[in-house]
Amino acid sequence: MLQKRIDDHAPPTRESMREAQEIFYKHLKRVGLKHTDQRDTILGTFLETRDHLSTDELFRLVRKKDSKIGFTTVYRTLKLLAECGLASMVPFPDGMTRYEHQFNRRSHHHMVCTECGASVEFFSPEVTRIEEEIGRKYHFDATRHNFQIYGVCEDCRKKSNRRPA
Amino acid sequence: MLQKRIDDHAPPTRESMREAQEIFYKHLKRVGLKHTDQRDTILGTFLETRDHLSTDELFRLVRKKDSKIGFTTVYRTLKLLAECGLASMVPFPDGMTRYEHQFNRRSHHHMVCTECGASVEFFSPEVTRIEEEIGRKYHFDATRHNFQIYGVCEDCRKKSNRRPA
DNA sequence: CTATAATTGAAAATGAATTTCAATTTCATT
DNA sequence: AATGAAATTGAAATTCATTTTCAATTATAG
Repeated sequence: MLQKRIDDHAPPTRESMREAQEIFYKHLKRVGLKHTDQRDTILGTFLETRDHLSTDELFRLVRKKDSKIGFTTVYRTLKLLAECGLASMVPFPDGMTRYEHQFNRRSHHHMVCTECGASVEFFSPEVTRIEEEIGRKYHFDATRHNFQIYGVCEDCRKKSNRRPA
Repeated sequence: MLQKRIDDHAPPTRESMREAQEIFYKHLKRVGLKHTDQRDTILGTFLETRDHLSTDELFRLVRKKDSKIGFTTVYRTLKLLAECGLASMVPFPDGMTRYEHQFNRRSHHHMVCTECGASVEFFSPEVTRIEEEIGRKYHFDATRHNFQIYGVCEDCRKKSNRRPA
């Protein structure tokens, strides 16, 4: 469904990878969980991605590195990553929950074409400011936000000209 | 899950109800569908709601008015309402798709507590302006947006003080 | 090394969303 | 008002992502 993506997502440096690992394993310690190879592999694979991944999509990538890792483990690890803020859920209009990594990533947002599913990533510092403001106003400890704009992209508008009004 | 809601949603006037019906039935005509009592009842029930409703929640309300209307019909009608812009999907963190009506409703947004699910509705004209701007920039015909801020509400912050850091 | 507790992953369960299909209803045309 | 083609309805079945279960395995503190 996703056809094109415009963003400015840089691949992770070895440095930032280590940092992310540290965050993850501190989180595991904190909640009394253990360090495993599977979790390492899954975190590494996840950080290398650029796209918004469903659990299944990440599972397929992970399997390339270690075919013995099961879907369930990927699923559970993704939840752990979300818990410690390294990943966040993005609700997609196709009804599938996808995750993206949030580490070393400035706040960003998506414009999604409701016809073809193409998504464009954009950045608006104002939105982050609004998050803070609204949080203050309602006494919420605001941690994150979703902002998606839906519309019809240029290509799809052109295509739908065949269909008369 | 939803415990409290703060908004300023006025009940629909007879006038606006009629207008919404007109929009709906024009849409049906356009795509070659028919006018039925069930669809009338479902639209009416939907417009009277204040909350974000899952299909099942709306189904329960509809059933009070006409116990013979089935879940499937509510489900399908809700899709039709979304098609013609009278309803829109709001993805909730509990993974359930909910709908809210968009008719005569100024653009609004939600702040959701990730602990208790409480939601506060807020307005930010800036967000609408951003939608327009971004649409122009990427040549999208922007039709709507979702904006949710997630965080922890005051009550839940107090409660979680029992749990030491 | 041992004991304890967490992890793993295949399989089963769950549950919302969607489709199927036979009976019923709508509505444009007589 | 009657006709018939096409859409609608709703119960049941299906689909499919997500989540849970559980027995075997593995990590780690002592």
